[in-house]
Amino acid sequence: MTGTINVTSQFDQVDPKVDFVANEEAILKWWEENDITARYLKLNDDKEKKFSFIDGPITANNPMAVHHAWGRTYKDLFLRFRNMQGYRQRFQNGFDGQGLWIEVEVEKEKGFKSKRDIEKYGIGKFVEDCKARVDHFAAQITEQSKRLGFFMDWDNSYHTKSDENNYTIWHFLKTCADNGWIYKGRDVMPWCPRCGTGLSQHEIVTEGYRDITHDSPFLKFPLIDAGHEGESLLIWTTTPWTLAANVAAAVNPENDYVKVRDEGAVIYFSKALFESLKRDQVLTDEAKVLAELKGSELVGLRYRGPFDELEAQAEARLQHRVLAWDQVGESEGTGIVHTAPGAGAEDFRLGKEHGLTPIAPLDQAGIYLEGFGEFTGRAAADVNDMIFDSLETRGLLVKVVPYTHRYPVCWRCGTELVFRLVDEWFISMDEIRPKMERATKEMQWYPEFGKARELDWLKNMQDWMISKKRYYGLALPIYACDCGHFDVIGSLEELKERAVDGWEEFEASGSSPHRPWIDGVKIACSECGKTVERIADVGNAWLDAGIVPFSTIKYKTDPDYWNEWFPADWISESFPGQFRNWFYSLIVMAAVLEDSMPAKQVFSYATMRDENGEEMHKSRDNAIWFEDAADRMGVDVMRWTFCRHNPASNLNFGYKMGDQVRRQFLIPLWNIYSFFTTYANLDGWTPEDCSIPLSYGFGPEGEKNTYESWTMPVELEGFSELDRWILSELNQLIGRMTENLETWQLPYAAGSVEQFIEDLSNWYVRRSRRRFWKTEGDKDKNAAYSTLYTCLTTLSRLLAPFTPFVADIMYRNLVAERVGDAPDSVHLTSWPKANDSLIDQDAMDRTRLAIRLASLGRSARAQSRLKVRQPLAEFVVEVRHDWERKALKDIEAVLKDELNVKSVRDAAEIGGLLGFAIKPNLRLLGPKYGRQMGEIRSAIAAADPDEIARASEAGEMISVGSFMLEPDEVLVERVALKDYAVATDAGYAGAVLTIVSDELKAEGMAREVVRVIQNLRKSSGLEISDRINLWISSSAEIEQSLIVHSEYISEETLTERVEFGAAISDDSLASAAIETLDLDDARVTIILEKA
RNA sequence: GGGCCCGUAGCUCAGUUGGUUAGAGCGCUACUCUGAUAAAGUAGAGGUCGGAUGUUCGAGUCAUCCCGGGCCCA
Repeated sequence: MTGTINVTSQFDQVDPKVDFVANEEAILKWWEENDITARYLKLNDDKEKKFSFIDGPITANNPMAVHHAWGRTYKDLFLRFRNMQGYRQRFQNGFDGQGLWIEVEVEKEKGFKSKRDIEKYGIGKFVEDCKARVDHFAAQITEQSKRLGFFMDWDNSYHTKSDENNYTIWHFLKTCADNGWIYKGRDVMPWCPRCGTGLSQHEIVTEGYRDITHDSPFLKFPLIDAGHEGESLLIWTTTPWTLAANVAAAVNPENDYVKVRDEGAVIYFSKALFESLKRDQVLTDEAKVLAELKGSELVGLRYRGPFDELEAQAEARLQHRVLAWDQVGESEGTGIVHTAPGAGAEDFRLGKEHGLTPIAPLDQAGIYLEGFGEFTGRAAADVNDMIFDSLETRGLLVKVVPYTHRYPVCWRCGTELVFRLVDEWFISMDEIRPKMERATKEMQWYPEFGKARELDWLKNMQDWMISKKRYYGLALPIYACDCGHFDVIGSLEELKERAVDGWEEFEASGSSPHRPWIDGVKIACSECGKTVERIADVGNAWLDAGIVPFSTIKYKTDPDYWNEWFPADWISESFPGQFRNWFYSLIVMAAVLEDSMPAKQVFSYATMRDENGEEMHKSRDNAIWFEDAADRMGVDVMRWTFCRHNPASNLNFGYKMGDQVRRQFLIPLWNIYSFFTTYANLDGWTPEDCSIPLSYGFGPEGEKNTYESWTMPVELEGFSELDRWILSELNQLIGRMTENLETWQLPYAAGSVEQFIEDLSNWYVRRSRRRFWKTEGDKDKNAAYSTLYTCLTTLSRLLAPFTPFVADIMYRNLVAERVGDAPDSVHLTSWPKANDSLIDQDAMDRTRLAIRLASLGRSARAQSRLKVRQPLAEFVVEVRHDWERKALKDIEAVLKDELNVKSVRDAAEIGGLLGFAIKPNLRLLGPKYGRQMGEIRSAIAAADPDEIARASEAGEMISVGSFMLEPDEVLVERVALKDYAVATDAGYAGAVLTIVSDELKAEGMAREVVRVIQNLRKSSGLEISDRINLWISSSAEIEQSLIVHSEYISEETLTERVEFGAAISDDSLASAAIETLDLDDARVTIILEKA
């Protein structure tokens, strides 16, 4: 505590016209000056219980956008809540800053086009630039996070690019290697020719596809077996560049195929596709089926490939034949699949089964290698026309059709991927998978379906490709020797021990495990002793993020500390993507290193869209930068918008929504606060006068504080039904919020505050206003102040985790600067605990009923067109339960006042509010009875409507006069009783008697006059406490009515002297305000002056 | 083809072990109230709770199937 708390008796005046953004900036500055964040972080250092949160690192590659603010609001909110509950925490933020996404941005900055540009520039300089970019944006995100009100240990953020993080991954990889789970795989992988690297399954499954139209040729593979001269297979492909690597063709042996003659050629293809090929004009209308056959009959036939003359085809051209493959479909193409085992993933697998030679046509930049004739040296993406021409010349091309399909692209740079046969490093998942499944089941997921999703992904995942042929990232500690053996190094120390060359240079460079410095260190192969270099690859970026539950909490250096904080109690990230990324890598690493779950509870949330439900994209210009939103809508508004939303569904976010939240939540809250301070200051009321003992700090665990153990005085000491009601609601709210936050049910927590503020504003304050206005300072008034003060100060604490700015502004004015021993900031207070003795279910039920009936009463009045100012004789209500009938007595006074009626009656006393009106159904009765209709009409009018209604509804014949009518020959309507205006809702009804007596009318007139005078006072700029004199001039009749109520008028308007009908001097007129009021046909003139 | 989620007012969505006659906000119009009012209140409508069958005294809620949309994966 600072010890310089400025305790003054008056609250600061609260301007009802508030600039929330300016307030936020001011309080940020105050937090800074008073070290509030640091004091908040240390708040529970002395406490036993702890809450372990491990931050999923934010990518430090760009400034924050509003969707980052969404996720960070959740983190801040729940950490604040736990802090207020007295849990010790670490508050460590994390930055993700290694990998291809950083490289791509730096390449863009520098204008690089390919890997060659990077190597020319220098890998060392390039990597330094990448690191610098990360540091730059980490600093910017830190500042922006502070603006969001995110209280973290900002000087202690971790970086995935740190040595600690990278070396801990080494340890993980070494552990995998010790278990025999690391292997080098040769496979056809999706490959980005621009980035020059392969992509893992994780990177490609969703974001990695785009609808693209390709020129797709239909062509012929001529058969060469005896008896098939002049016949061909009809082939279709969407990737023409792979034709040069063709080795085989595949058919489904189970499917039906046809042999067709078309324009002299004889071709084979799938029977099911005959019509669609005609439609696409691949076949002419002349095409004629010669024979039908099973796919199995084609298997084994040999053919001549389209580019057999190429050198690269030397081995393969002898292998060209038709294979059986059950994956071949018959919904598109020709039902015969071109197979290039060196240029397609499935092709590779099929080729392997059949012992085919894979032909790998492309280098790492997507350029044809030697041996491909005229294609050599050209990019795969550029050879289509050459291929089509070549096929055409040789009479093999049938038709080229544009074809649109989902085609994989590089998720970072958008380049169309190719498939390359490459060597990559993998972690074999088979033995890890069961551990991961066990951990996933043990973890608690919010929303719950997260668990099923993660398990689904685990079931389908393949081995994890961890290598990347790039520059800036984890240096994979794999040393592969020509002898076939490879060593994996598990730590810096081990590397030093094993190094046979280059260690000194590496150490001198700072021993950062990054390229190019690490590349100079060589070791001796543990198998053959030969000197071995590190493989050139860097690691997959999700290794970097997945290791943080180990690297950030001293796994290798302080096991006790690590044990204390692992596994995390809670982690939180958005779910699109993270099931196969961060959550996945966390689970892998915890499973491998400790056979444990990484975190006990996983909280996740959906995707942010723009206000129209469109995905946010920088390119589409509908993304919102965080700073713009903070300046324009304010952070509290933004945070409340996030908090009230159901995290499991997508959030359509924008400024309109912000305006709505401000109007419906923040301004009403501010208005209550402003109301309170205004009147408390007028009355000189201070927290010392508060008769409810409040407690803000942390007491001993398990002991009740003064507030919790307070009981409502038996003599009530001025506490009214309203006070007891709102205090009951308040304490119920505390309990609900605590429970909902502990179970991550944010929308319920936020929704219950909104309901409370609505109740407080539109019922408690509205109903209590007169208690604050009156001049005498009695127990009733003090109870009202004490109650409202308790509500506001408690609200400020309940809202502190949600809207930290406005909460602290309220708290500081109401508490910190007025109460000697209270914490300086709401963020240093404890989470409120409920006083259960104040929860009074009956009072809440009664008030709910009063609110509902008052609403019905206003509705009824609206229908009657009688203003609330006009007193009415009675309000009649129909309720549904016995207890409600009994409760009417208790809420009678409230309803009388609220609705301005003289009495409240139970509808049972007058036999119900609604009667039946019976009308003849003319459409049916007319034709049937003709001229007897007149008689029927009068018979119906004379009959008992209730009885007819009952009979009609029961489907019985209805007897009226001498007629027997069918049940549907009458129309039954429900109507209000005569002289009542009725409103109904959910089985409740309320009605006002619309007969206005002369006395009531006179009273209404008096109130009308009071209203005009009040408006006049306000528009004349009078203070609330100024006294006035009045002249009222009107017809004699109205004057008589008003004179009866002159005392009431004077009291309400602080009038010292009132004169009726007096002539008014010009002198008076000059200093007075004047207003006329039209009542019915008469006119009233009112003149006012300050007394 | 499999897994998961969703389908409630024109739009966005609540509806927390099945329980009266299903709600809110936005938008439109009108009215009311106002010495906290950049407010608030009331009304007007507007719904086959995607459809069908079943379980049950009772289904928006549970089960099964179907239709439509989304996500994830083959």
